Amino acid sequence: MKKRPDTVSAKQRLDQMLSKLKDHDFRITPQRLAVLKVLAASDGHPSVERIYESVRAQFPTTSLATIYKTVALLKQENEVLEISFPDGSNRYDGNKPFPHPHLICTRCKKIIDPDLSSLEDLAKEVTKETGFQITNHRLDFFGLCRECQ
Amino acid sequence: MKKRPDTVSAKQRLDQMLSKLKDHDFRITPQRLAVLKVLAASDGHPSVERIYESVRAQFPTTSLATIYKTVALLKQENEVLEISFPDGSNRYDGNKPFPHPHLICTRCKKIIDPDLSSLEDLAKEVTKETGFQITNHRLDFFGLCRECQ
DNA sequence: CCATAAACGATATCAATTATCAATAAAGAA
DNA sequence: TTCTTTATTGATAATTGATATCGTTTATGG
Repeated sequence: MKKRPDTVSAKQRLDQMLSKLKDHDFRITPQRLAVLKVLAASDGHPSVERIYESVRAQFPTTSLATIYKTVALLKQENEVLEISFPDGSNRYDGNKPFPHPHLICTRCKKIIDPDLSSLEDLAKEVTKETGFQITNHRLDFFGLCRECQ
Repeated sequence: MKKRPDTVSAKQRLDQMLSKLKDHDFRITPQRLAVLKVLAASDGHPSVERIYESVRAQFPTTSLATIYKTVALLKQENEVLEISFPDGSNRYDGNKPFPHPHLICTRCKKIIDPDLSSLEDLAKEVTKETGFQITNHRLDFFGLCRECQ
């Protein structure tokens, strides 16, 4: 079984995203490029609002709608993972745009990615038990990080 | 290790909810009772809209706001589990108001509760690895049920 | 049956997201 | 390089699920 590397460099991720968009005949605009850079570089699971601020630092006339549209495009192209919460605060992961577990501190809102060896086994267990054909999953743990305890 | 029974009868659940509300000095109104009954009885993870329809069948003047308020109260009292989705369609589980995995058919929107023996191990693995103090979790599998494949 | 405060119902408000559309600009062709 | 086409942008309106407001109603204990 070949293992996909969990993380690549920001530069590599940016190139991956650019290739995907170019291959699918989407135009590379300065605003889009700025959004891609934020998502490729950041490991902090930024919100749309957070991306908006970063992009505006470089292109002050950028509209919030453009951020939403670009994120939606990346989501559609499977180049970003959307992590949504009940309180309506969506966060995005452009580094690892595939399902993976999250560990969320309910106090400082930090989100980290733990390594969980036994997760694949769970999916298999479910398939065997129910006959479902599983294509996707989401696993979040909530609690207090070491610093906030 | 004592195991909490996963499911109880609708009657039992209704009584549990009623006791909790009475003990905490909340009033039992006909509208609230109707909402409790829907949540205690249904195993289909109903939406607010769905609860609204059921309650209105019996009390046609009931307001949607009342459903929201009652559900929020039950959530606060840990008597209902909220399952929220990116598209804004929240669903509720009054039978098992504690974290448990869900298996969601992306086509017919059915939600079922699989038995997963190895889930507790995962939480322990995370705690050991990261030092997080885990209080809560959410695990959803998405895919196609046997009928929809 | 009364008094009181909780809960109700109708509706206004809110916040996040999506839709609209005229103006702009990316990208390939000439 | 300039031209042409059409996707994309930016400003803003519309939408939607949920929450807040507030006068009226009613559950509950005395």
